[in-house]
Amino acid sequence: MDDVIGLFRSFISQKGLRNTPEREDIIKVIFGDHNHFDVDDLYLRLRHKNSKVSKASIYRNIPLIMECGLIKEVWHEDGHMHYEHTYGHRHHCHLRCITCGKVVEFVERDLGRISERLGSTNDFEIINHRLDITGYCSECRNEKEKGQ
Amino acid sequence: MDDVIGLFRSFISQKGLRNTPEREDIIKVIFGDHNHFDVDDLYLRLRHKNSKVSKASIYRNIPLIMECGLIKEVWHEDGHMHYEHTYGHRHHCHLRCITCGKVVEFVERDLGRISERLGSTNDFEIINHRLDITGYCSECRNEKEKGQ
DNA sequence: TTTACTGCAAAAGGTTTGCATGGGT
DNA sequence: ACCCATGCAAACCTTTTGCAGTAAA
Repeated sequence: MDDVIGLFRSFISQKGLRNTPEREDIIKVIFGDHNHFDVDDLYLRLRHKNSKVSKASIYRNIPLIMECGLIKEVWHEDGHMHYEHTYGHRHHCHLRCITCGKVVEFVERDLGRISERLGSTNDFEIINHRLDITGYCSECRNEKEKGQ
Repeated sequence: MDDVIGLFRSFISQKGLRNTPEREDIIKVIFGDHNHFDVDDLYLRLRHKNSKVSKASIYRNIPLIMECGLIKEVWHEDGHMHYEHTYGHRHHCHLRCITCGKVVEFVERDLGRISERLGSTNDFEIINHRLDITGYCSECRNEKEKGQ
């Protein structure tokens, strides 16, 4: 945890910006566990910890935390963006259940190669790739069959 | 074009719903070219053709057209969803420029296998996979370097 | 002392919904 | 005749922004 805070503090200083308790609170909440999150999650967890950072501040800081390479956007669902840690996690992709939202993460070695190849073929500098596979998990499939 | 209209008409009838001129106009505009689109595109193109279908109707019909298997969501960008044809296009993925939005489509044979394998490993019934690769195209890279 | 950061409230932009009217079947 | 579909406008939700006060450097 201290390492993430340190990284972000350096990043902020280096950009000539200011380290504030609100920024530290946000980082602490984000890296308090290893799960995917969204803005509302963060807001509620902050209030739980009696930190009353506003949503505006969360929204204003997320781009900085992304730029710092600590988190990234993963998917847009239910009308809002979802994020996950980049720091401390090797690059991975997601298999998601359409019904219950269950997420299975997986590392797919070949994908890096595929995107590099596509990058050079099309003269793109590749920044990111995102493979998002959706379907029905076994439990939801059972539910569906029962329902019919 | 007639085939898509026919498919959608049957789909609508089969569901006990009603075929209306508005629905036909929407299908015609969507399949008037082969490009990606968003709701605003459709709305403007409809008004250009002097069809005054409301946005509400577009929003209400898109889920049906998706359910019919003619289109699907591809990515969320600039605050709104973007769609593309499913009908008449083999499954493909996208390489997109972060700066100018240029899109290169590609068919990646191995991906189907990868997602099937992941599906059986995790006992998921796979419905879709979406590989979205982002980066900077050569033109935007040149612009960036000039700017520095 | 300077000026970035914060909270608040309002605004903005996409999408959904309630309602009365119109039109498929 | 039934009731689904439409247009309109309002509502809703997420995200952004203007502003005045606060605090990091």
